Amino acid sequence: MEENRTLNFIEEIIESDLADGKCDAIVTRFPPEPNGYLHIGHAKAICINFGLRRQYNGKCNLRYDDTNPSKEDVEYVNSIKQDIAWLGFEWDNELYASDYFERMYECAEDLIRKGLAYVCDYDAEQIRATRGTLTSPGTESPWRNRSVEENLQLFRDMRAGKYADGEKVLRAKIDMSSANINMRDPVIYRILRATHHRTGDAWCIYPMYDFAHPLEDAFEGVTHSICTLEFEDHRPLYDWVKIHCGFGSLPRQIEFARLGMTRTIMSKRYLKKLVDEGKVSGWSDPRMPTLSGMRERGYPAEAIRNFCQAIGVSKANSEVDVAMLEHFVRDVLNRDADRVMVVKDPIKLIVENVDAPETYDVENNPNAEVKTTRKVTFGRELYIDREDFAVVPPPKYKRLVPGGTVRLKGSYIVEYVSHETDAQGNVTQIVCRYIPDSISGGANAGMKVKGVIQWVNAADCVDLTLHEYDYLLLDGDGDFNDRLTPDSHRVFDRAKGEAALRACKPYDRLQFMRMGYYSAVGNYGTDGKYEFNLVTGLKDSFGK
RNA sequence: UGGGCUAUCGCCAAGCGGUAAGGCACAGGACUUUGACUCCUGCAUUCGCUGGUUCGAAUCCAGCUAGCCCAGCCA
Repeated sequence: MEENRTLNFIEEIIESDLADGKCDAIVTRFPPEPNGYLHIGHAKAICINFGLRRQYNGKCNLRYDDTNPSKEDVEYVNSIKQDIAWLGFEWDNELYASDYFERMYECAEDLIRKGLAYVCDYDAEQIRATRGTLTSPGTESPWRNRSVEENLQLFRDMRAGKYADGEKVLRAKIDMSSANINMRDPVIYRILRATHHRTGDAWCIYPMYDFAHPLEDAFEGVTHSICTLEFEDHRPLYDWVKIHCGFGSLPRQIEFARLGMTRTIMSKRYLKKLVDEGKVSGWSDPRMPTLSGMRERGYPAEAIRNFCQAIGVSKANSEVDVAMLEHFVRDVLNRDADRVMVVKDPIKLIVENVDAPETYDVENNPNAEVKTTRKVTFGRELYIDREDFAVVPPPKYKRLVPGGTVRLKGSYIVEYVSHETDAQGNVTQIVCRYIPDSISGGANAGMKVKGVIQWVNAADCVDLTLHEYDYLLLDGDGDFNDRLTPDSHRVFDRAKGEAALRACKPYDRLQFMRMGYYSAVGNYGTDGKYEFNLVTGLKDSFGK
């Protein structure tokens, strides 16, 4: 697993901190706000943080950054937990920012006592108006120099609910003329009457991210707080809070470029809109780029982990080709998925010299570490796919033709005898003879044949329905393509499959040979309902 | 026009002064009881641009250029 590779820039920082004795062991954290489901972009952050934990024998906490009750919900915390576990990672502690509300409040009072924070009576408009612009400094609030005693009283009154939402805020007293807008006396507490999914109505003031996050990290002993690039400008504020609240050089914030992927919607806001407007069945719709959606589609967690490993970590904004993700999905499916023969558009093939059906074992997956087999019956009446027989073969055709021979995959070689057509000229039935002893290991097994085709035994095949879900994709103009609507799921023709499918359980993945990888959906019993979702676009890789 | 960050093959990405790893994609070929897989082979005389330092620069310096982020009582 861990081959020789150079360290990425985060690992370099960590190793240097370890070497300098800044910490004995590392502690990281994955801090999602529970306001939506995790998507493939989050997988990158998860793999980095939990990967580091494993690599350096450290710790990694799962911490919900639940400081804004108006957007959060327990549904999301549950899905987040489930998705991380599914991805194959375990956290050392499951924590909530809301667990620290009291401690954070104390830190805020402490800042007030140090003359580093003040209650400001400006409303949101006034704060914006006096913040200045990107190129001009802001102006100081008239409330900036209230006494410590007055600030303390006011802040306690804010907590006690004496003021209406938005009437007052607590601001850090830093520098209204800083070139970094985040340092222009940022708001660190606001009054917000909303029921919190964990603390209920215990609080009516909530800390802002910039104040809460460094404290959460510090309280937990996080050493390396890894986040995305857009927080680079916040690092001075992160450090300001950390230092003035009495913490040392760690936690240290490190930023990396978030994952962008071609033709894939990564905006939580947009995904939520699709869910809310009913464009998809939910956050776990198989077309969604969420982790639960991918799970539903049959993407193996291992493939997502391998993908995250392969894309690396850097600070350069980039957009990874979605083909790379699909490669890693195929990579594990090729290793793990059992092979099954499927006939999409059946034509009857009569093997005229068969006297009695013959049943034998065939191998499920040539790539499996542990070989398994299934029973297949070769009878007098079979089905083959219409595509696998051509009266007038195109160039380089490798299947059955009049006068030709072909190998029936895993079974005998057959030679063409005759075929019938209907009034329109469509082939309705083919007659052939099998070559005795041409099955694997037999005396005639070495015969040169045109090619190998799939088949199923007419007497014991089953029907199945195949859904081809398109991954939620954007077209070249950035608009959704029309394959987005729920009823655009393509249902293949009723197909003939093998009895082996009967053993299939939900989420089992199979490779329907020459079609692609499919994932079982629903529950299977004796009701004869067999449904599969296409896992990737691999179908196309099977050539003409 | 302020501040922060980034620029190496179509897409990711190594490289940290000694003469451009790897993966994806793509193109040939071999193999094949899946036209899959696998396996070979090819794919940046060049590192955003221009100068400079050096015996030697993608790597150091200077100046440009381009892109991304920041003016929520969101995270």
